[in-house]
Amino acid sequence: MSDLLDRLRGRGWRLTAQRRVVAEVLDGDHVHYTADEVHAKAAEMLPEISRATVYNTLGEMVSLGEVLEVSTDGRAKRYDPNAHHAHQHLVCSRCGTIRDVHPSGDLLAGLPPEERFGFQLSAVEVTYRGLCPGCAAG
Amino acid sequence: MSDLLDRLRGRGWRLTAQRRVVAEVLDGDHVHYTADEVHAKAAEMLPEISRATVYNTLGEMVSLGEVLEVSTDGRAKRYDPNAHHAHQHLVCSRCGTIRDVHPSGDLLAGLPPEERFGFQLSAVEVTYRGLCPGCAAG
DNA sequence: TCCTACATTGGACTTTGTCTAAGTCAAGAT
DNA sequence: ATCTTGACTTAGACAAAGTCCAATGTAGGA
Repeated sequence: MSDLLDRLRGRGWRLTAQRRVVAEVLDGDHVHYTADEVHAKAAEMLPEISRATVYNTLGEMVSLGEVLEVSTDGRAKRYDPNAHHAHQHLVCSRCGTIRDVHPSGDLLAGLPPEERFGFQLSAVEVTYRGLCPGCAAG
Repeated sequence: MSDLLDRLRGRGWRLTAQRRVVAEVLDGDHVHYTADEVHAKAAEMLPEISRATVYNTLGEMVSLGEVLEVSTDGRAKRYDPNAHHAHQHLVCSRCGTIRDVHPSGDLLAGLPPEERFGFQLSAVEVTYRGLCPGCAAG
């Protein structure tokens, strides 16, 4: 049973078959599916699930902070269930593979005060780009 | 006269009225317009310019490395003419204002070897998020 | 078991971006 | 100066990603 589902249940979420399958799809490490991919995988388990429900459910999970929204390619957003360990992303420039990574040091501290334009910083997102071993070899 | 236009001319680009107005729109600092915003501003100067031409021209400028594509909100891509000074972006979480910023240190070096999964790193994109002075006060 | 507020559905709609066939034009050649 | 031609532009159809809505279904408390 997925951690994600346990956490959602703990928040008093109404548990439906649809939400259950979406939560089950979004389980594991280095998982970064688009909404359509989530819908396709969910539909294997529950064929009648609608796209709107997948979008609704993903949006609620994001609002609750249980899932992260990632957009590394300027196209479809991807959904990352690994919301409880701060991490960044490493993306292959050729094939698009995404890995979760953990940079060292305090990323916010890298922005000097005179470069903050008076903003109150609260978060930082980093996307590393390069060729994965498979694409570099090919 | 825009720097951007000078650089494009230097590359043997065929110079048309449409390309001229797109280049003029994309001039200045902290400029991050969407394609539709570029089209609207270009159409003030050249009313008959088409959306397709704006998309084509922006795409070519990006391919030539004269303009950067930025997607900080998962919605429309934005176009940044400041392609000749490496920089990152600072985005207001409420109003979406974007500023160009220059972090200190080597950003690529922040990713330890054991977190690189065998990738050959080539670039890193950083988005700092927080509240701008206006939104923090409101 | 019954109620009802909340969840789901399908389809229409919006936004953002791409593609194509036909017409137009910048710039080198004459 | 004008001609020629391949590159550029255009309008509109199309596609992908996401939102919205009214009607229907249902989880979970009374």
